[in-house]
Amino acid sequence: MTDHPTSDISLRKQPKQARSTELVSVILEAAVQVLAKEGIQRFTTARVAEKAGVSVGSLYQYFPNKAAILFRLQSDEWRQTTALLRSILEDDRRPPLERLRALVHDFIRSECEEAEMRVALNDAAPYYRDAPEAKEARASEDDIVMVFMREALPTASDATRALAADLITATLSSGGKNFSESPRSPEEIETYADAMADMFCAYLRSLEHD
Amino acid sequence: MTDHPTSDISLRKQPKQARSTELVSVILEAAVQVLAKEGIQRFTTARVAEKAGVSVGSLYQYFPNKAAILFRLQSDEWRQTTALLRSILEDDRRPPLERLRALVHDFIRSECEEAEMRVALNDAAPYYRDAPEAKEARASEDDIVMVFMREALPTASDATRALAADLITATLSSGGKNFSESPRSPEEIETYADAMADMFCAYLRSLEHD
Amino acid sequence: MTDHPTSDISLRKQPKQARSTELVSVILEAAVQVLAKEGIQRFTTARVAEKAGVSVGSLYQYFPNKAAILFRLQSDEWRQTTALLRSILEDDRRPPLERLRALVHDFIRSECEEAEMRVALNDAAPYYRDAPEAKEARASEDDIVMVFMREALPTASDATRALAADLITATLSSGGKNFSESPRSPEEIETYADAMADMFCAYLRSLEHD
Amino acid sequence: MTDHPTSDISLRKQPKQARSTELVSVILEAAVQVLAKEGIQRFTTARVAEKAGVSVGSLYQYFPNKAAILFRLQSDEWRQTTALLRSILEDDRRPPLERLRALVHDFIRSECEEAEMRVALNDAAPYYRDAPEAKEARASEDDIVMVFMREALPTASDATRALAADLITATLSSGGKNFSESPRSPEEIETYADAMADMFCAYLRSLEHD
DNA sequence: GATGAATGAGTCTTCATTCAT
DNA sequence: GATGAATGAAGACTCATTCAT
Repeated sequence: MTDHPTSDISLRKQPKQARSTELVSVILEAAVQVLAKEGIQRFTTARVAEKAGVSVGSLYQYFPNKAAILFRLQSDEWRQTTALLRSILEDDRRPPLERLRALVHDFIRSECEEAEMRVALNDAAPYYRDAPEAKEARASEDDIVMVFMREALPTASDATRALAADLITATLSSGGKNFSESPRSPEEIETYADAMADMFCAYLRSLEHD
Repeated sequence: MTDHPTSDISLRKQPKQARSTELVSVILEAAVQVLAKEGIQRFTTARVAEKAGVSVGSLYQYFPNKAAILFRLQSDEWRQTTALLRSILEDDRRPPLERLRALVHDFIRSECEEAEMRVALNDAAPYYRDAPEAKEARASEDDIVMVFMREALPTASDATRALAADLITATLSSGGKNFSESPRSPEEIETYADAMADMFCAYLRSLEHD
Repeated sequence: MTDHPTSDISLRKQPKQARSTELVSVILEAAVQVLAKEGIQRFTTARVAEKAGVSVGSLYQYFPNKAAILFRLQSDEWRQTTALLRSILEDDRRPPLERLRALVHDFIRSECEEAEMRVALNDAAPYYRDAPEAKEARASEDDIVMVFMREALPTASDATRALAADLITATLSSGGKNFSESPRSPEEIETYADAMADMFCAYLRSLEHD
Repeated sequence: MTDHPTSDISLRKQPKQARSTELVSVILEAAVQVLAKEGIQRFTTARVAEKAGVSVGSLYQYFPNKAAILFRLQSDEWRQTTALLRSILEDDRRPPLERLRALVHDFIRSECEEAEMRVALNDAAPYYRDAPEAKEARASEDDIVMVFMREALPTASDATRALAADLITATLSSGGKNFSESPRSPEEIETYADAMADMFCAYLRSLEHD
């Protein structure tokens, strides 16, 4: 694929005043609803503006283009995930593998909660994928996981740890996305999360034995 | 997501004559190229027809709409994957876990080979996702994997096997997709595939011990 | 002024078939009318299409964008002017200065005939000015005038001739444009054309005497 | 062109207070910069206000609309030209044709100095052309030139003088505009100005002989 | 008087699909 | 069966102008 020049995606106006911040929220909430209800194919700036009870003009006062709205939605999700990661993985009162299991459960559960929106947001990837902002966004996650890996795999090499971190992160995120694509009952969720956690634990234990 | 009225997606006419089959192939090959080179955003029927050296009219003679082309591309991929699955997992000359490892390698490798197209095809999901045909397509995969699981987990319950099958299938496919989104060197691919296979094997072994 | 990237402006489809050629004419005629009647500010692709009795889509089948239509209008004008130049200046049955006088008359007259359109077309310059096609278009005029100058100023140096050619060409074209901006009676036109011709003749004669 | 309802263009309030006058200047200077740097297509009230460090609201306090700003820019230019005309043509210490030559040089030179802005201002003509104020603005120029013509053509009829005045004024202004559209070196400027002056002088001399 | 957020009509352009030839 | 011209709804985005604070 050659290149799909994604125009800049950053916020247009720093919401200093309360009013601005509020408006940005209103727009983003409307965007979430439109995305969840209509899907990416019918996600238009006009619809978002209407749902938000704002004029298109106002929308463009705060977001330079459609891609920026979608990217903002996605990066808010990322931020949430990072917070979840941190709050669970850094809690050193519990043994590492227990933390990992807790994380898997929480993560899968939260993926399923807003499943429609996550799927739609994933569909929106072509809009923001090539933006440089998107690349940076995932960096901080890696650090948290690597710190955790040092605890979980104290005897393994850094290379092994990095690989395990990669694999688990990727599996968790893509597996969670994939699982949440179909509607799931709470029991299914717990069962699946347990299975995934089992898999991660078995893997990490096997790495320790080497 | 309430309703995305996905018009029917099935082939418009069974290509009985040789000419027809050939034309369908030409169109599909063109579609693959357009998708890989231009991405879903620039994937238009006009472009596909031009690349195929066919008129738009002809294109619509064989496919009822754009979604049908994309769906066909995807289901061809699925068919290939199923074939890969079968050829490797059913080969009872090798022990199960060795087969699984081989599968992971082959699968990840092939994902990376046509990475651009796979990514683009994934981007196209919104177009075909809601079609009923899409749901059916994956059924046969499950059977193959379940047969394999009976070999790999002879002592486990059927429920355990089904869950493991699900998890591994999902991880393989979504993890592979995710991994192939960035360009990868052959070494990276082997390393990653090994790690994933390690994870699967550790998991399956842990299930046997129960 | 930094740069106003004028997207390519060339025709989209070579009008091979009679139908195409006809449609292009219809669109161009409509464009002329819209331009003359509404001015550049209200010259929109939608209005042109409507006036032409065609859909916007059809319009875009033949012209890649709005600028291309305007450029085509302008270059047709240039072509006409070049033809006028050639037919008059190359006619060696008459003495040079008489030819020049005839040219001035014809040129000013024709400028005044479609004055509204010329003015509007001039207003459209920002749309096509930066296109490379626009630069080339004027080259052939220069050759014709230089050939004429060799006849009119047989004893002058090439540099002198080039300068005179430049000056006269520019004065004729910009002066004509300027003059035709106000509505003019036929008498006014003849008087003015005579004056301008007088000026050119006096100038050329003065150059000969050096 | 039937009707382009050009809203009135006059200043909204006579800037009695010093503050007002100053603000108007600031806005006009910003307007010049925006026009020169961005061209008419990107000349927006928002950009002008921002460059001026003023709110859009304030801008509209002093100018009733965008056209008024552009008109003001143009009429300031005209005022400058009139001043130049007066200062040179009325200087009776030099013979008429020498004055004319000096004028041509100064005029062409000044056209070229702010070429970008002049071109852009010319592009802006559609915005202010139809305003009645625009018609009046050029009257005073004519008087000055007619006075000069009486000196330069003492024996010619008034009609001849008027015609010559018209022709020379028009040629100077439109020829200058045309010439300054391309970037020019100082030498080119002097050469061209000399040629134009030569042409004018030859013309005026020829009228004297009649 | 000053501000600048809000408006929404208006513009260009694309593209899936049809249908006369 | 093949063609590809024609359609026109739909979408992203801009910008002159207003008006509440």
